[in-house]
Amino acid sequence: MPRPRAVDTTGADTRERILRSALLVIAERGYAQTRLGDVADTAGVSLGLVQHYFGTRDGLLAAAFASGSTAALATANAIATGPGSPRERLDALVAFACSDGPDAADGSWAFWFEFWLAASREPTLALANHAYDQAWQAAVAGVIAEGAADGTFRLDAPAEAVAARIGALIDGTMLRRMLRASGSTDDLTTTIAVLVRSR
Amino acid sequence: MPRPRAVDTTGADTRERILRSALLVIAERGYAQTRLGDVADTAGVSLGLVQHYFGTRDGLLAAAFASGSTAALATANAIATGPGSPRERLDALVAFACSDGPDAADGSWAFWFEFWLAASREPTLALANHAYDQAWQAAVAGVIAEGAADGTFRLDAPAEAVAARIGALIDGTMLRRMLRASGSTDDLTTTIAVLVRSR
Amino acid sequence: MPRPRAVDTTGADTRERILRSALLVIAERGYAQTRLGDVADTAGVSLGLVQHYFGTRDGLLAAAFASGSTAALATANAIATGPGSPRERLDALVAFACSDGPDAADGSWAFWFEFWLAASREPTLALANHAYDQAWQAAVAGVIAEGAADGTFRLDAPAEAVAARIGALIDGTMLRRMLRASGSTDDLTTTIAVLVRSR
Amino acid sequence: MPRPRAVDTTGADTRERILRSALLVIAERGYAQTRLGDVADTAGVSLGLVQHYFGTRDGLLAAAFASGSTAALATANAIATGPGSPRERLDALVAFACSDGPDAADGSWAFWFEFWLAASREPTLALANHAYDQAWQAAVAGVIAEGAADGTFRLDAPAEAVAARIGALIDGTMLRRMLRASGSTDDLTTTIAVLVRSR
DNA sequence: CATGAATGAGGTTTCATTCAT
DNA sequence: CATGAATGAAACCTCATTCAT
Repeated sequence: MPRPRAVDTTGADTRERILRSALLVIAERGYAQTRLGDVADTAGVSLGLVQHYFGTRDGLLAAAFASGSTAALATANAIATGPGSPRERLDALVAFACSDGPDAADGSWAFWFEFWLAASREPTLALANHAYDQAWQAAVAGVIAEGAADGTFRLDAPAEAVAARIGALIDGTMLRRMLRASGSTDDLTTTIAVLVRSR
Repeated sequence: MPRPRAVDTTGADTRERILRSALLVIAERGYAQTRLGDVADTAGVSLGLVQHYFGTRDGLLAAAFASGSTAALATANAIATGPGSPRERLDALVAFACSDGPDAADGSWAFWFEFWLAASREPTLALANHAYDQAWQAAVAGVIAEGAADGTFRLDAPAEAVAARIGALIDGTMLRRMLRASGSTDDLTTTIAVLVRSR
Repeated sequence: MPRPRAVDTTGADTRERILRSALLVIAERGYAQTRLGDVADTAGVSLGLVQHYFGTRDGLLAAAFASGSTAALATANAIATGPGSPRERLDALVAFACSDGPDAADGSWAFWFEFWLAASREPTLALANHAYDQAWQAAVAGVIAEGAADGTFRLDAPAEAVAARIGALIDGTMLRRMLRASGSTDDLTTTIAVLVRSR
Repeated sequence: MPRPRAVDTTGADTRERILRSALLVIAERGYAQTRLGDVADTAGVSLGLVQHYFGTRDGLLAAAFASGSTAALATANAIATGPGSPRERLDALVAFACSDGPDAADGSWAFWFEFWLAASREPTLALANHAYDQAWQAAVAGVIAEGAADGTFRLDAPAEAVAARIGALIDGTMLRRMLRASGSTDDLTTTIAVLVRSR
């Protein structure tokens, strides 16, 4: 028995709401523990409707990853190719990375870790994740290369390698921060400064 | 009338086998996806026996973490307080950390990541994990402090902070390595050298 | 503003297409396994339209049976009351019965068996099926009676009983043929010759 | 919460009960409509136990067929190779075939028809059914051949072909009998007598 | 005439857990 | 110590059906 609706009749809006709910639930309960019912409840729709849009559980989760990563990459690329000095842009990228996501509530990093672990087992997710990772690394490497060219940064390795170091450092730092439910990211900035030997 | 058996099948032995099987299954299928039946099958015992020893699923998983972390810490402490120069011992610790575990088969890092994510939700696991983490950090920080004292390392931050940086870098590097199913750890050594020699 | 369409897409045409699709899907997947979605997909229309025409699933299936049986009976009666000697007409009826249906693709017998089994449980279908069966039997019995009257056939039982024997023989033969996905119907003709000439 | 049990602790007995229940439910509701819950209820066990023994729905249904066919074949072979003249044994075989199964309640033929239709779609069932069918035909053909050898029967075709004719006639007759919920099998005996031209 | 959004009931399956032997 | 029978809860998924546009 369908409830009265306000305006939306296209369904696109509802689809988005379900997707956002999925991101929240994954971050909160974990990828493997994410039940369709939880997502449906969070989105305020019936369980059947989730199936109507995404077919299967895997379909929903994959769509959730695509949705989250697309949004994150858009912001990252905007920062990387935006105005400001290389140092300012690198700082902004790191700050964004540590900000727990673009618009998401707290727990965005939990979402990413969940997905990475899931991707380590499901080839389909791994593929999608690989593309996302490549794009992110390229954005950072580009800024670093610019900084190296204008003398801001002094690198002891190719820009891609330094970007990979920074990426690993960020991931590891956020992982530990999530586990301790505390731990500042202040030292992260200092450490990255060391890695690019900026002055 | 129990007949004499060729191999020792006392309880302790069986218990250990179950525990080892649990580590394997967690690494392979993930913490949340680990079923008692899988562990029983891998260990070659009946499902009922697993519960006879560990009572509940959570009990088994907690015991598995305790077992794995105790073994890892023993090795880490042996290295940290063993012979060799601080640099040699730090290198050995890093090598051990990247070696995918003491006696475990490949996939040991998958096991740790699984546990960390689980610990981010279950307070009991978080507590156990915190103790493990502290001990590991202390071992690394001790070696670094020694190296700083004898002039081997030149730190720009307290030894504990540098140890945390190194820990984060290792975790992040291994996470990415696991996801790409490749990626060398060669650069990791170089990066750590930068971290302990910078000023 | 509806645009003019090339092919006739009036309701009657669409309805027929859905009905034909239903016959195909029933033959392929079985009566109980026939989903409205399959029929809609096969017919190339939306699921909602199928229900627009037939209301409920049972309605569609009943209409499918009516459609199939009407077509088959028309042909059977045309043969039975057509030109030719009784023997020729009997042969033609048998050949038609074994031809897997009037216009249907292969698998027409599968369709009938499905319906018979469904009819053995649903009284409504049973009623419709009974009428169909009576008509078919009457057509055959008529030809046999003619043949008995002119001396072509020598019966050891009433024409209706012999028609029933032949009907059972055909059904059983086709059932076995369907199961083996092979098996000729040559012997069927021989056997029927025995049945109408014995005394 | 397990209920108190009388004696049986092996489970073999329970397994049999589930199997018998499956035969009943298939005959009553149809193969495709057979729900595990119905079988469990009929057998008086929990739904989970059905899974415990047969794993999956298909597993249960296949086991049901195996159970039913094994029992039927045992009886058929006993009759075919037992005492009595060929004519008596052929009559007994036909009577047994029409008796709606060895020990089963009414509706045994419904069970077979259901299985045959299912077998026409699932290759695994088709294989099992083929073996069953072969064995049954061989038993009948053997008796017919004996009767032909001693002059009881006068065949116009090989014993195997005549056995196939009789089999088809029986199947078709029982199918029609099931559909009409009436219809005697008296005429069947007469017709078979015609087919073997016994005197 | 035709579509698609949305729901809910029902069924299979998985899996931890309990208990008797 | 060890096994296996038995249960029940929970989750995913299918699918018919209703309704608004």
